[in-house]
Amino acid sequence: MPQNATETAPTTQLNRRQRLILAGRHLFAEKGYSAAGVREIAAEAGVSIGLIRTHFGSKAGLREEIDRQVIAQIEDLCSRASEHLGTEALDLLVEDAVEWVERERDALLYVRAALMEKTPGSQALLRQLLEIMRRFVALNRERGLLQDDVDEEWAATFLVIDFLGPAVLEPFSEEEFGMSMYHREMVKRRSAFMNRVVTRGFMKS
Amino acid sequence: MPQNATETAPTTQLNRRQRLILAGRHLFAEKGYSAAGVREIAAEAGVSIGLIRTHFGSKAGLREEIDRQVIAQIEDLCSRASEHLGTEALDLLVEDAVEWVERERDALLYVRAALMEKTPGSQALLRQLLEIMRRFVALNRERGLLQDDVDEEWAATFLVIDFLGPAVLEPFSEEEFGMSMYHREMVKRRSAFMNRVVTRGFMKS
DNA sequence: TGCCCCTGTATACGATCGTATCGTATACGA
DNA sequence: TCGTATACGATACGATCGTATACAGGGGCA
Repeated sequence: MPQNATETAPTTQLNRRQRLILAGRHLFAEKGYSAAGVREIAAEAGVSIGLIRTHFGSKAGLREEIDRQVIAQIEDLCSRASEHLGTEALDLLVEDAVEWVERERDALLYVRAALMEKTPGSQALLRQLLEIMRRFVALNRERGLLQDDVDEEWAATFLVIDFLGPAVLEPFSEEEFGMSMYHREMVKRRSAFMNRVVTRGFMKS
Repeated sequence: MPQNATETAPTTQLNRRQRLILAGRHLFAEKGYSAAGVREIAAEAGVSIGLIRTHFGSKAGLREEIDRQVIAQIEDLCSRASEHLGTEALDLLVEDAVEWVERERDALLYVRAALMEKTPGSQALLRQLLEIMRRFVALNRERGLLQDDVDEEWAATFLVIDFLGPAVLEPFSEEEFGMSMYHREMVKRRSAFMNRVVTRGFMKS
């Protein structure tokens, strides 16, 4: 039977499994894969160590499952923006990304941490981001929204870097900028700046 | 007496110490701080484990020394570009960065790895990059090379992200782009694209 | 009722971690 | 030439790592 979705989840299988995933995602994101131990993960999830083996086979299996879920979230995140064009689509992407980060901060920090270790999962994650940005650039070119003679492959890479950049800086953001990279005010300024850059640049030639 | 600076260094203290630093930098960069073991580092350096304690007190002490050396290299790297203005300075920075990466590839990958873990060293590293870019932006504003109403803080952050971006993608670059991010051809295309972006953008408004 | 998966916990195991200790070799000043 | 400080390696130690095993409750079905 389905249980209600309260936070203090009881003892059903799905809940414990999902709690392990969330705890693993949190600790992998915070300390890195190697530094996060299975006992620590199990403790944070409030279950015993053996469950990791039961559900995921091993610590690596847990990571693979986390990778799958996070990749699905990214796909989801970009779905709305991918139906639009030009800077409007970028605005939508930023908007959805902010909402996503506020809702699932650990997922973002997990993406960040995953990219630091070259695993099949992280490779898939990056490839997905690249594909999304390539499609975006191609679509804009077709609609005549790209300037002439643009290196499209680098434009897509540029967008990926720009998407990941704030995530990379996020752990240092509080000290360096006084607030999170995903704070509303920060996002607004950054969004304005990036819109300006992609359409006009910021330096005189 | 000073010994000659041949590669196959003998048994003097400085050489072994420096070999440990290089081995640590390499393995920390490749596997991350936690995953790289002291035995592995000592083996790669060709010395015994105890030397890490002798010279650096602990594994963490070794990392701190590596941080210091890498930060000094970054400072050095940016010194030439910081004497110039506009896109010319950016070109110089790219040029010097490429030369540096070819000469000290491990150092770049170490920067990348260091930023993934929030340590005093990585914080200092990021702060240094930010300061360099802030000075660059301010200098260009004073000389009238900035467009009007530019958010200078975000411009500096943008430049940092853009500096770090290729390093973040580097481990995936061979698979995704067929060559290193710091391959001459890659650098040339990227440099051209970025010069265009900062002066004109790439999308129509 | 008896059997059996399934989910789950507790605990044991071998390996490896970073660090500490100790013996020896070497270099240098008196 | 001796004395001492330092450089260095071999090895031991306690902790913790990820994984494997043994066993307990609890529905579903014959």
